[in-house]
Amino acid sequence: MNQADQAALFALPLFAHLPVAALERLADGGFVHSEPPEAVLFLEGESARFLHVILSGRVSLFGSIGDIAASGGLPHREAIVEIFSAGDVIIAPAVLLDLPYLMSARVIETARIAFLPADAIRDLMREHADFARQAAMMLARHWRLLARQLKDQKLRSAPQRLARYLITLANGTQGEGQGVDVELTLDRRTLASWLGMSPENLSRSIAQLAEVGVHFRGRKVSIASVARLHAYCQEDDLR
Amino acid sequence: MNQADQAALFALPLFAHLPVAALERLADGGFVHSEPPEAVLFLEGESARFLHVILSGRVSLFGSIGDIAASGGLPHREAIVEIFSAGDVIIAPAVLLDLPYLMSARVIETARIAFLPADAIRDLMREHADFARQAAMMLARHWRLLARQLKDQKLRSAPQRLARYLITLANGTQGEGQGVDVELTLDRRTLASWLGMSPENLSRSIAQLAEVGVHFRGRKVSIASVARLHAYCQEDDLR
DNA sequence: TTTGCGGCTTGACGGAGGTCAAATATTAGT
DNA sequence: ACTAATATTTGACCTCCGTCAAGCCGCAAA
Repeated sequence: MNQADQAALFALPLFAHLPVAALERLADGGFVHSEPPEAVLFLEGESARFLHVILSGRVSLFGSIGDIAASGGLPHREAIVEIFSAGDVIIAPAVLLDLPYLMSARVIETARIAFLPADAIRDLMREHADFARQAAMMLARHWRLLARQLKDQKLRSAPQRLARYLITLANGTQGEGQGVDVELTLDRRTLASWLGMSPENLSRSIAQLAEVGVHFRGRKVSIASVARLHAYCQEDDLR
Repeated sequence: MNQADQAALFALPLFAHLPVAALERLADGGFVHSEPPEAVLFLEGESARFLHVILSGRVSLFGSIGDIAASGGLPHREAIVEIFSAGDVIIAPAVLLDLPYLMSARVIETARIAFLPADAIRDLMREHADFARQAAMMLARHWRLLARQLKDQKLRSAPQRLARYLITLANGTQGEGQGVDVELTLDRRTLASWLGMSPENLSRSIAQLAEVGVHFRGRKVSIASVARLHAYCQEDDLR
C-alpha cells in the first residue's frame, strides 16, 4: 500500500484518530487494488473477508434474484440497493457481525479500493474506542439512507421517487432563489435500478416531471422550483 | 424508574457492561411509561429527545405522505418500515446523530417503554467504549434488516415478499423434516403495511400461496415445505 | 459521409396490484 | 345467544408500471 493511498485512507473519519501503530499494522495487513467497471468485489452469500474502502470511483451494492453467476442462465434480475463512492466503506455490517453478505457488489466506475482484512477491523473495534464510536456514527448514517429509501419505495410512485432524488441533488447546491440546475452522475440504467424502476419507466417519469417544471437535457437537469418538487412528492393521489 | 424496569433495561446487551455508576445516572435521568395502542411516541421531523427502549409490547416505525396530524385531512397514506418489540431500541441513529426523525413511531400493542434522555446516551457513547461497540453491533444488525427489506421490495412480487416473511418465521422454529407450522403475530392490516402492500392484496397473496403448499387458518399458517417456499421466492417470472 | 453500436426514448400491450364497494367472518358487548 | 362493531375476504374496475419491439440519437470507427 503506497504513501498516497495510506494518506487518503487514514484521513477518513473512521480512521482519523487511531494511533500510528494501529494504522501501520492495518496498512501492512491490507492492500489497494484498482478495479475496472463491471468487476465484482463479492457475491451475496460469501463471507466477509475484507472491509472495502473506496478511495476513488464508484461501486454498486445490488441484490439479485434467480441464478446469477450460476447455470449461465439469463432469467436473472437485479436491483441496486445502494451506491458508494470515494470515502465510503463497504460493507461494515457484514464485517463487524462476521456474517455472509446479503448482497453483491460491482464496480460501476473504475475504482481504487483498499482491502482491509476483516479480522483486523474486528480487532480495531475491540481495542480502539474511537474506532467503535466512528463506526457507530457511520452505521447510523447508513441506516438513515436505507430507511429513507425504504419509505420512498413503499409509499411513493416512480415519478415521485425520481423527484425525491432530484431534491437531494439540489440540496447539495447552493439555492439561487428559485431555480436550480443539477447534473446527474449516473447513467439512466443505473439510476433506474437504484430508484427501483425499469429504464423505460424512468424515461416516462422524466417526461412526467416536465409538468412540475423539471427539464432534462442529457445529464443536465433544470429545476424551476425545488419547493414545487417538494409539494409534488407529498401528493397522495398521483395525478 | 422501578427495580424491575431497571433490571430488564440493564440486562440488554447494549447496557450490560456499563459500570454501575453510569447505569444509576441513566436510571435517574430517564423514566418508564406504559403506552396504549395507537399512542404516538414521536413524529417524523421532530428532534430526538429520547432513546426509547421497549421493555414489552410492540411499536411500529412508519413513514407517511400527505398531511398526517396536520389539517385533519384524510388523504394521508402511511407505510410501516419496521416493527420493534421487547429489547429493541428506537431510534438510535436519530439520537446518536442528533438529527430529526425520518419517521414516526406508534404503539401497536400496549408497550412499556423506557425514555432515556438523548444527551445522556450521547454521553455514554463518548465515555464508554463498550457502549459504543454494542451500539455499532446493534446498528449493523438493523442495517441488515433494512437492506433485506429493500432488496425484497425492489425485486420481489407481493406473494414472494409474503413467502419471505413466512420463511423467517419458520426459521425461528425447529424444522420437523418437511412441514412447519407458524403463527402470525400481526393483524392483516399491519402485516400488509409492513410488507408494502394493501390489505386486499395481502389476502390475494395468501390465497396465491396455497399453490405452493401454504395454508392459512386465521393466524395459524401451515407450510408444507420451506424448501418449496424458498424456491418460489427465487422465481423470476412470478408464478 | 456512412456504417455500426450502445444508450435512451416511445409506443403498444398486459399484468400486478391499488381502490372502492359489497359480502362474509370475527370479535366484543349486552 | 343476539347484536353491533370491526376485521378480513371477494369482486369489479382501473392505473401504474414492466415487458417487448421499434425507433431515435449520439458517437466512434472506417
